[in-house]
Amino acid sequence: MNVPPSTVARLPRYMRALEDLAERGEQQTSSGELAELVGVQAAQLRRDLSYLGSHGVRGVGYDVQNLLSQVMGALGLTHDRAVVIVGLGNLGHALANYVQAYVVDGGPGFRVAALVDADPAVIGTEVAGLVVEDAAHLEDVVAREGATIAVLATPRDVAQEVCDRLVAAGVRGILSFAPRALQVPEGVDVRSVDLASELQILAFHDRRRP
Amino acid sequence: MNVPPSTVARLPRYMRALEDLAERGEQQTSSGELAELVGVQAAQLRRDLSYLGSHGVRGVGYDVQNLLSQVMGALGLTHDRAVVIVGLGNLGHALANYVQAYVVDGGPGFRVAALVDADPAVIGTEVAGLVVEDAAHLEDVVAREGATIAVLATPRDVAQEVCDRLVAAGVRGILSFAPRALQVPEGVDVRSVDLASELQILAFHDRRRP
DNA sequence: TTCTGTGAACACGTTCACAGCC
DNA sequence: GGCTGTGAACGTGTTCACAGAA
Repeated sequence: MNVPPSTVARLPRYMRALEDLAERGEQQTSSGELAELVGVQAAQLRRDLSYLGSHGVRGVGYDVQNLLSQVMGALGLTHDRAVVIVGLGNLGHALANYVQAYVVDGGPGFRVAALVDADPAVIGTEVAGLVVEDAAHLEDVVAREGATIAVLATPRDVAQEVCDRLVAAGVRGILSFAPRALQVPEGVDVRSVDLASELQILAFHDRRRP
Repeated sequence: MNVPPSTVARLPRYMRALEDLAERGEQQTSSGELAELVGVQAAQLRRDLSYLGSHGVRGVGYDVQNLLSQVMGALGLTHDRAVVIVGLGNLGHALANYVQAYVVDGGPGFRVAALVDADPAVIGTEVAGLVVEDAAHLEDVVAREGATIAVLATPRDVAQEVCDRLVAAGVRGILSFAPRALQVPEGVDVRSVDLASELQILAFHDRRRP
């Protein structure tokens, strides 16, 4: 069951749409309806789902709950993963609260296991219900919690170093907000969110304007 | 000069690497060096740059300052665009500060023109050096500032409505943090950052783990 | 019939490999 | 010789269009 990356990237959107349908009490749906909700072509949605196996009924459609289970299973949301958030400046602080409120409490799959920062003024303070720990003990924290996923919200100049330490400690997936290309070994997955880049891409499309 | 979307998405990274080189006093670079810094293949970088026109010298490489100008020009960073930030909850507040500190002050192209929220407790407060305005006047604010780009950090359930109003008021590019597919007319560009999705994608790659 | 699942066609993006120019 | 710019090959992703199951 090999799922192409571009399909994987769409699975969370399908999941969200299915959750919405389930909440509305819908029991059955179709590739057309679901595709419309998500904003993709129906054929693409069917192709994507086919990588997870065949779970629809021809002439009828898909069972919402069953398909939701399939998608969540494919994403590996069957048990909670420990997430460590490193860097609790302005952005990291907000991210910690956001992840706690909208990701952890919004469904299964994740648990904010620990918060880590290097600033003595921040260490020991409470954020999102957790006490911020010292970055000097980063490896211990990752090992203690068995964390495999990290959110990186440190300043740009220490991002690579922190990244290296996270990987060495056993982290396999990093969501980085530092505007910098991170080098990681084979098998480690980095997803990068760069606000300046996003705005610049928007500027490109708007560039004909005065 | 038609630039493919995937190339556009990489231009900000090239720009950042070129800025780093310029800061280090490097005057000349090569596709190999630049590609290594950015984390892409040298051939891809040369192909990408070729869409902007030929600005390198065969056998020598690229002039850092000149190439930087070309890339910035292509991205439309020749003048400042007004950005409106809508929604100043936890995340929006941090984004406003971040954009002000790391995007606006980090280079040309953008100006945080206004902050808008619907919560009476937030309206009138000062964030990132600006006073938060009433969302009831959203259209007036966009028109007054001539804003073409917006950052959307509202709750999920009002995101589409706010999006519609932004577009009607003249916004052409939206950076959304709301976990929802936004419907926009032709010619309007939406880029979506969804933290839950990003973590779920990381979970997928880590799904073989216990 | 209706709607899925999928082979086949197509479009897009990336990489190779080398001609062309310094 | 060295490095760019780019045709051509390749690989990936998307869409078409229809056979097949309920």
